[in-house]
Amino acid sequence: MLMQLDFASATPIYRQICDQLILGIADGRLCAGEKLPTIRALAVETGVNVMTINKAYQLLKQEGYITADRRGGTVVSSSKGSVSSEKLLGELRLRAAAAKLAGISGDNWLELCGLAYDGMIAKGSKDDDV
Amino acid sequence: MLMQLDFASATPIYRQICDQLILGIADGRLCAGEKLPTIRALAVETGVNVMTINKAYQLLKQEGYITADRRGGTVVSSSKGSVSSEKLLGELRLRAAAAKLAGISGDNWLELCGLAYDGMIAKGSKDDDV
Amino acid sequence: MLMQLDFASATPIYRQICDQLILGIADGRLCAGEKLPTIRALAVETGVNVMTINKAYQLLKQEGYITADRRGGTVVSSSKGSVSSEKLLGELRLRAAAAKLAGISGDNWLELCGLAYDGMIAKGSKDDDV
Amino acid sequence: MLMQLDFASATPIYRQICDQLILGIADGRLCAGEKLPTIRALAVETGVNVMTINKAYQLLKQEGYITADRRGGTVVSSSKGSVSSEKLLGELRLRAAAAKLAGISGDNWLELCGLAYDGMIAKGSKDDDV
DNA sequence: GTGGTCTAGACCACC
DNA sequence: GTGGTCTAGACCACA
Repeated sequence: MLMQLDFASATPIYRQICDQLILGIADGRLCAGEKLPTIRALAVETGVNVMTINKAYQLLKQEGYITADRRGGTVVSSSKGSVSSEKLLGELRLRAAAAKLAGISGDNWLELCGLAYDGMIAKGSKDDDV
Repeated sequence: MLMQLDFASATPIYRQICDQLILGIADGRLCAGEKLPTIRALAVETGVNVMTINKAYQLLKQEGYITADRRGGTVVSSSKGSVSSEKLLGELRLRAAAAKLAGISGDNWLELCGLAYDGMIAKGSKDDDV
Repeated sequence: MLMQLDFASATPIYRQICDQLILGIADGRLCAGEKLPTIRALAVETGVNVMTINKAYQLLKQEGYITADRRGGTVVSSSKGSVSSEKLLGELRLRAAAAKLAGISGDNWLELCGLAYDGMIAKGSKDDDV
Repeated sequence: MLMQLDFASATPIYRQICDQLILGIADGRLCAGEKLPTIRALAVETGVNVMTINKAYQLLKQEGYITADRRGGTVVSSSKGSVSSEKLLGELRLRAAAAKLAGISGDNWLELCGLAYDGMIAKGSKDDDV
């Protein structure tokens, strides 16, 4: 699984790494129980400092997406994530407001939302690089 | 319109102000052409530094949500916002992934999205008392 | 409030800082809403790297003991901590077992426990350095 | 006696093994003179590296909880443990502080402490059936 | 001036 | 070899 990082972006690198991994898990490229690259390996692969990768892993662990196995390595957690519907709704409200003010209709909005969710299922079902 | 700021939040204050105003415009509490409070007034009301309010207004102007009135005030813009569908989709994808991993089904996801959008429509329809 | 750190200890420095601050809050030397020293100030005062202090503060924030105020500084949180009775009980069981095997009777054990809890009240009531 | 290990826990595996064995001795599941499983057997049973089990046994020996039997095995020691009241008090103070900040009253605290100790006494008193 | 982020390089505990 | 911890020094976003 390759990682696309934008070093010029305003969102911090560790956050980008988290996001990419969460997306990877959600769309099936990373399966529960699968071993993640070691922080050092990912560090050299991405050209990012070890500490930064470490912070990303730490955050993912804390949010329940991955689990550190003391016998070595880090694996994709099999338990569910911990995002609350309320937090999600709050974030969606902001995007919905921006969408509405940009002239996007309710139907178009829902279409976008469906695409965002289903896009992963589609990817997960084509097992070209799994 | 009162402003609810969370000084302990991870999102910067100026961003919170932007978000609240955008939400206010989207759900009809603020109408096109309506005059916004002066920077100083808002600063006093919220207990926030003038520079911070200024930055928020600057950002909103830049994004096209508000415009400087020639008489010195600031008013809600009547033109459309400028969010691209691509950027929106990218942000939605992250939330959709988190939702999916939290065990939220596709239907529940769309329900949430609809709620986020329609909450405003509903409010927007009762703009007769403004 | 002075900080006593043992650089030779097995428990990491950031954890020692957390512990000392929690003790300080619990026994009243630090009051809710009181401003904590900046991470840099504490860093020079203790001779510890900024990142280490930062990690300690981060952990305390996460556990709900302190709150970062975006307007500058970090303050003692007024809300309650988040330790569960279960976790506490698990930790106590280990100590109770060790105590029992060291020949400490049930009465002596409870005496120790009471001392550990009430010692803070006693300190809090003598306002020599508050 | 089965061993419950949490490979995702922050406490190292060898420490978990120590703790479980100490608990087992304190609450009477393991009696003085009883033979412990061999390092290799325990390693197979728990799926843990032999070196790790070895380290745990080494530590327990050093703390006086178990002793090497001259015939090559390892047995539960009949002598007392070596925890000092001071060390214990220091550890209890931290937990008491956390408990207090979590809103646990002094009475509840002592109740918890009693529960942690008595849970073993109850079990320990039925050592007549060994 | 405050905390947030990142780097390069190092040592150690654990397995 | 793996993650955990620490350091010294730097830049930036925020207020």
